[in-house]
Parts: sequence; structure tokens; C-alpha cells
Amino acid sequence: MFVYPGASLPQPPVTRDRILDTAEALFAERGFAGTAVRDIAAAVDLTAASLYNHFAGKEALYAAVLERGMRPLMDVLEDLSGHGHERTALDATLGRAMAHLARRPNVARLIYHEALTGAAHLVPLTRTWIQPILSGALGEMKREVGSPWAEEEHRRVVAMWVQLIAGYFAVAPLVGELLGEDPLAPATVDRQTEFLRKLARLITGAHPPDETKEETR
Amino acid sequence: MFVYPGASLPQPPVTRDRILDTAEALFAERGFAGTAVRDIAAAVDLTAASLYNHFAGKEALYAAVLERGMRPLMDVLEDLSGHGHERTALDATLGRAMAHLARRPNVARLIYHEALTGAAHLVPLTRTWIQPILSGALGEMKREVGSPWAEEEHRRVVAMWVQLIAGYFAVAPLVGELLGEDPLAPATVDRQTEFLRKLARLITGAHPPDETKEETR
Amino acid sequence: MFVYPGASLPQPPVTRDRILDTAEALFAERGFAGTAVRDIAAAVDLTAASLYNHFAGKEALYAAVLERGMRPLMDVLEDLSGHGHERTALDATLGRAMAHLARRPNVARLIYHEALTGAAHLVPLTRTWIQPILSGALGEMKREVGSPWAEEEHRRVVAMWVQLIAGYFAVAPLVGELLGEDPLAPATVDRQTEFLRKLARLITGAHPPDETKEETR
Amino acid sequence: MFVYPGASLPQPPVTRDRILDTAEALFAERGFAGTAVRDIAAAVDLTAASLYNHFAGKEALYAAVLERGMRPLMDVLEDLSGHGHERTALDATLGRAMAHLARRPNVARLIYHEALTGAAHLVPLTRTWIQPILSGALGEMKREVGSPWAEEEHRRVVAMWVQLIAGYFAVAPLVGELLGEDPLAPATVDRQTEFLRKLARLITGAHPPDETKEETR
DNA sequence: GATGAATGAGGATTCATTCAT
DNA sequence: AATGAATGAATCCTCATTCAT
Repeated sequence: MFVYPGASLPQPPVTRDRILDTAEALFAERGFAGTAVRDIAAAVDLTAASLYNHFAGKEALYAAVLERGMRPLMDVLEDLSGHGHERTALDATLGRAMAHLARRPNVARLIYHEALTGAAHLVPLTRTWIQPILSGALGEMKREVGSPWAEEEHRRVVAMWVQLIAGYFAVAPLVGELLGEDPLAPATVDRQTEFLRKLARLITGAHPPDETKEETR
Repeated sequence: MFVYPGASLPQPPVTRDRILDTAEALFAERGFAGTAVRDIAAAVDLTAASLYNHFAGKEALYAAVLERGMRPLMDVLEDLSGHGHERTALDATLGRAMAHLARRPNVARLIYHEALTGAAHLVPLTRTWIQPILSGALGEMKREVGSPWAEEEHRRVVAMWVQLIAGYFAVAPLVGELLGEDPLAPATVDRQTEFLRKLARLITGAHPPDETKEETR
Repeated sequence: MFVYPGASLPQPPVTRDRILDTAEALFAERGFAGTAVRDIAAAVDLTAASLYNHFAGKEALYAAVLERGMRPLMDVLEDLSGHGHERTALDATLGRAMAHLARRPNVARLIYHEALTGAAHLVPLTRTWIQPILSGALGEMKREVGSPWAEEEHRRVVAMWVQLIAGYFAVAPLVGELLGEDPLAPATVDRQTEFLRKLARLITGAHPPDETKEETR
Repeated sequence: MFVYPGASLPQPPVTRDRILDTAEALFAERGFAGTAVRDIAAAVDLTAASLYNHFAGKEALYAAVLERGMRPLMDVLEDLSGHGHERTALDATLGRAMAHLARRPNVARLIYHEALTGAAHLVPLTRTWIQPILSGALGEMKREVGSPWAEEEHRRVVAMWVQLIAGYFAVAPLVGELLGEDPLAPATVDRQTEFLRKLARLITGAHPPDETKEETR
């Protein structure tokens, strides 16, 4: 974006964003109950009191963090509804989702915190963000042919993907123990993405890319 | 109170077990930080002070809950190392694991709480309990033939199963939203088990039971 | 005391005495408020509850410790009233007091704890034990001739001796820092006793033993 | 509120000082273990929680009290190293030490509390504050002529003065019982100071002031 | 916008004590 | 005489929040 030289950009919300960044990290790590407002403030070189100039309270801050984190994630997943589970589209969505979460794994962790505690935020969270995507995906699957999944299983397939994608980043410490390598390292993420693509092929009844060529011949 | 001779019930540790039960439920629901010792005590009709006659502190209680929960879960999974991923064995293990966790979903939630926070307990937890199972499973997979997975991917397969089985119960509230039904209802658990079995067949390169017959013909 | 061979002495109060010993040590070290009943009990391999079979409560135990400690100390000082501050008598009393307190320094510490806090026990303590001795000592001093002290100062002289004798053992950690050696080591105690004797001579106007002979010539 | 220009009173730390004052009094009276943070706070018309805005904790408050109390006391004693035990200097130091402690007897009591419990603070306390004074005093005594004390006794002399001066105020309740009058009343303090001066003369081999004139004649 | 100070509520833990066994 | 269990009352401290400056 071009900016006129000297033009003072409306960048004041710099503090607000730094708070959000820090809060996201701490909430993701320690959960809502385990995170002290004072700790968030201190990590931004603020007093707890000052933080209240930017957010109405701990709950409001948490909501803001959630909101800010969900939106881009949903943008990434959105065109899933456009292309469905067709081979290349799924590959692409998978890649983009993994790439996005690799950069912002905190969102996945926040969702999982909510899911674990069944806290008040979960239902609005899913109703607002997840259900729309879900509907799209389900619609696509229904239209697919040759899928080994009955319609009543479609929702389970979706849930599975959520667990395998979001879960991978959410419980990264556990995954790390199982894998024996840092799950967030770019190379590891790449391998995991490939793994999931292979899984997708096995699951959707499609054939692996190289074989596909022969098949279509 | 009359007691039948020979019917010596060694049931004194009743209180201790009731505390453990309650603590397990609350820790699973609210996490460690979100659970007040007083709440646990109150749920067992005790004062917080009384609870300290049974456990040295919150941490000790938490550790005891974890320990008590992990052992039976591991017993269930243990013979996985004996039979590996062969069709019927995997089907059986899957069924038993799902059945066990359906009755004690809290263990899965506790593990996920730990995994999310990467708290101090996670590493001993996995090193003590999970790694042994993991090794057995990996060994079995290595011996398998016809598997579509390279050896480098075996650990990812294991991690996948952990996510799909433990994760199903751990983030039950989220799964419920996605599935549109109570994930812990016996019927739902059964369907999910069948779903996972089907997935297993697709994944291991095996064919579904009914088709198998025809194939081998 | 002679005991018939084989006669079973009434030694049951063994536990009671062990409690008193331990309590004395802990009270002396940490003071009344700083000492937990449980700690005393644990040091005697008892439960706190068991301790209540021997003493009515913390206060009662403390009183018993005080009582038990004061009596022999007073016995030691008692004949001060018989011989007063005359040279040899003072030397002897000094020696005996120092020797006694060196073996049971806790009594001095207990007295000082009371004196510091001005706690409820102090007044009965002094009225019962210390005042009688004090009267005797004052009477002796009054009868002395050649003393450099006015009668108005006699009480200060007594207070001074209390501070120098009891205080030496009471604040042993501080004295140790000042002296650069362990104040309770027998050799150190001996040197301190000699020091106090010398001080006594200087103070009472008397001359050192060897010089005395010449003086009186 | 109008403030005269130039009369800028930097008195904001009022609350902190009031806390320190109160804490000093209570710690001196009841000792560390016997003093409740809540009581200190209440005595300053604060909540316990508010107190934590000024001090990090009970220990930190205690340390601050000690630090604040020791400094002026040491200032008083400091020039002891300059003039040593020569008659007039000792008289002067004695007078100033007694006067200071008469106004702030709590410091003496705090030191004695530490000395009695041999608590963690004692060693740093003596090493930082007392030892320097001690060294100066010892040096002076060594240079003195006509002293009846051997060099190995010098430390005992110092310890004696500490006991007689600090101890007088520290165990004031006990001294009061022995003296039969309030040890902190100005007149009593004066008499005690004179008593100690007389003692000093007897001890250092010097002659009383009036006799001195004749002697030097 | 930032902060020092204040606070009610709560949170973990200790303590002295009781009581049935 | 000993103890496991229970408890009310404290104890130290944290937390989210407010408010005047």
C-alpha cells in the first residue's frame, strides 16, 4: 500500500496489538484460568492497570484474542466450500491450513483450550466460525462420487480433519514427544503435510498423484 | 454394624478414592489452574483443610489423579505390542480403547490439558506411559507387509491414532458441535468406533471385511 | 538413690519427658509462636493428636517446659542468698550458674524469649522465680562493705549479672559472631566464666585473689 | 492544596514509612513468626492486600525494617572507631548509644529476636553492620594502656557492652521487673547511663571524674 | 494513556485442637 | 496411649478490578 510521505498513519493501536499478541501467546500456553492479567501486562511492559485502558477486562481481552485469531484462519479455510474435496483442492487447502497454523499455532491451542473446558466461548465460537465452514464441506462431500464414506459419516470425516490439523498444532508438545522431533519446525510441518495428503488420498479413494496419471491414461 | 465373617472389606480408603474421583472430574473439566482445592473438597463434603489429611497438596493430588488414571488405560493398550496392527488385533484394540475411554474420558482430557500447556507433568507422563506403548506399536508396524506407510511415517501413524482416539474424548465438546450429537452417548461411541475401524482398513491397505473375501478369491 | 535390684522403676513418663525435651529445644530456638505442635510431635515420632494425651495444649506444654527448666536453675542460684557477693561465694555461684546454663542453655533462651515479647508468662515467671533470688542478693549486697555501689544501684548490678550470664547463653548466636568462637564450647564457657570473675573483682572493689593477700597484709 | 513555592515536600512515601514504623513495632514485640501481615496492615488502616503494593512479602518487609533500623544505630556507634575507649569518648558514645536506643528500642529488640532464633538474618546482619564497628573498637582497645584486659579478652569486653546496652532495651520487660521501674522512662535511662559510665570507669581502670582531677593534679 | 495505590474475593496451605476408634 | 480424620480459624499471598492523578 502506498503511503504519502509524511502522512501519519493511524498506527496508534500499536499497544493494543502488542497486548493482543502477548495475551494470545499466554492464553494459548496457560489457558484462561492459568493466565494472570498482570503477567500479560508485564510482558508488554505495562501495569495491569494500564491494560484496562485498552480492554474492558480479562474476559474482553480473551474474546478479542479469539476473534482476532479466528478470522484469518477462517479465511484460509473458506474456499474449501468452493472446491470441496476434489483432489487438488483438498491438497491445496490442507497445505494452506497447515502453513497458516504453523505460523499461528496459538489459535489452534486456544480452540482446544475452549474445547477441553467446554467453556462459555466454545459454542459461539463454533456456531459463528466453524459451522459455516462445516456446512460447505459437508455439501461438497455429498456431491462427491466414489467416496467410501456414507453420508452419515461425513461429519465424522470433518471432525477427523479438524483433529488431525488443529490438533497437531494444539497438542504440539505431545506430538513432539511421539514424533521425536519438534512439530513446529518447518521441515517437520512439511512432512506432516505430506503425510496428511497421503492420508487424504487413501481416505477419499483417490489414487496417489503419480499413479493417477497412469490411471487416467 | 454386622459384617459377615470373612467378608472383610478393606474399604477404609473410601474418602481418598472419592477425593480422587472428584479431583479427576474437576481437573479434567477445568484444568489444573482452574480448579480450586476448596471446590474439590466441597464436592466430597469436606473442608479444604481435611483434604490435606489425604494429600500433601494440590500438586500431589494432581499427580495421584494422573497416575491412577494412566495405569488402566495403559493396561488396555498394552497388548497392542503383542499383536500389532494386524486386522483383527487392531480392531480389538481400537474397540477396547474406545470402550475404556468412553467410560473414563477424563483421562484423555487430563492428557490433553497437559499436552496443551506443555506442563511439567507431560514429559514424565509420556516417557513413563506412552513411550513404551509407542515402541511396541512401532515394532509391529515395521514387521507388517503391504503397508502403504514408509518407516519414517510410522510415528506419524501412531500420533494420528492418539489424536483420533484420545482426542475424540478429550475435546468432546468440540466434537459434539461438529457431529451434532453427544459424543459420549454409547451409540455415538459405537458409530465412531466403527468409523475408526473403517479408517484403519483404508489406511493399512487392507480391504473391508466383506470385500476381503472376494478379493482373496 | 538406691533401687532394689529388679525393682521396676516408675519410668512410664518417658514419653512425657521426651516431649518436654524436644519442646524445650524447639521453643528455645523458634519461640512460642514459631513452633508448631506438629513439629514437636514429629520430632518425638508422635502425631500431634497423641501429644494431647500428655499435655492439655500448646500453652500447657509451654508452661510445663518453663516450669521444668526454671526449677533447677533456681536451685543453683538459691544459695546466693546464703552467701551473697562475698568473693569466694560469688566466684562459686558464678561458676555454678555458668556450668548449669552451659548444659541447659535453652532455659536462658526461653527466659529471653519471654522477656523480648513481654508475653503473659514473664510476670509470673519473674514473680515466682526471679524475685526471691533477687531479694536475697539485694540483702547480701546491702550488708557488704567497701562496695562502690550505692544502694540505689544494687538492682542495676543484679540486672547486669542477669544480662551477662543468662544473656550470654540466650543470644549465643550473636555472642558467637562477636567472639569468633562457639560460645557453648566448654573451653569458651570456661574462659567466659573467668572473664566474669575478673569483672566481678573489678566491680566489687575487691582485688584479685593473689593480690588480696598482699593487700590485707 | 496550596503549597509554598520551594517548599516541595517529597513526602509521598508516607504510607511506606508508616508501614515500616508499624511493622518495626510489631516485629519487635512479637517476633517475625508471631506477627501477622494482616495485623501490620490493619494498624496502618490498610488491607493486607494493599500492603503488598509496597513490599514484596513478609520477608521483604522484615528485611526493610531491619535495614532501616540498623543504619542510624550504626551511625551512632561509628565514631567509636575514631576515639576508642578513652574516657570521655567512651562516656560520649555510651550516652549517645543509650539515647538513641531509648528513642528506638525496637532495633535492639529486633536484633535480639534474630540472635535468639539464630535466624537467617543474623549472620548478614552482624557481618554487615556489627563486625565493622567491632573491628574499630578492638583496634582502639589494643592501643590503650593501663587496661586490665588481656588482648584475648577484648572481644569479651565488646560482647559485654553489647549485652549491657542493647540487651537493656531488648529485654526491657525483664529489666523492668528486676529494676522495679519502667526501664524506658527518661529518668531511668539516665540513671542506667550513669551506672554504665561508672561501670566503664571501674572496668577500664580509670578513675571517676571527680577523683580524676585530684589524680591528675 | 499510564500508573501507584487500594481492595474484596479467593486460593493454597498451616495450625491447634477434637474425637471416635 | 496412639492415631487417622475432620475442622474452624488463620496465614501468606494472588488476582482482577477500580480510581484518582
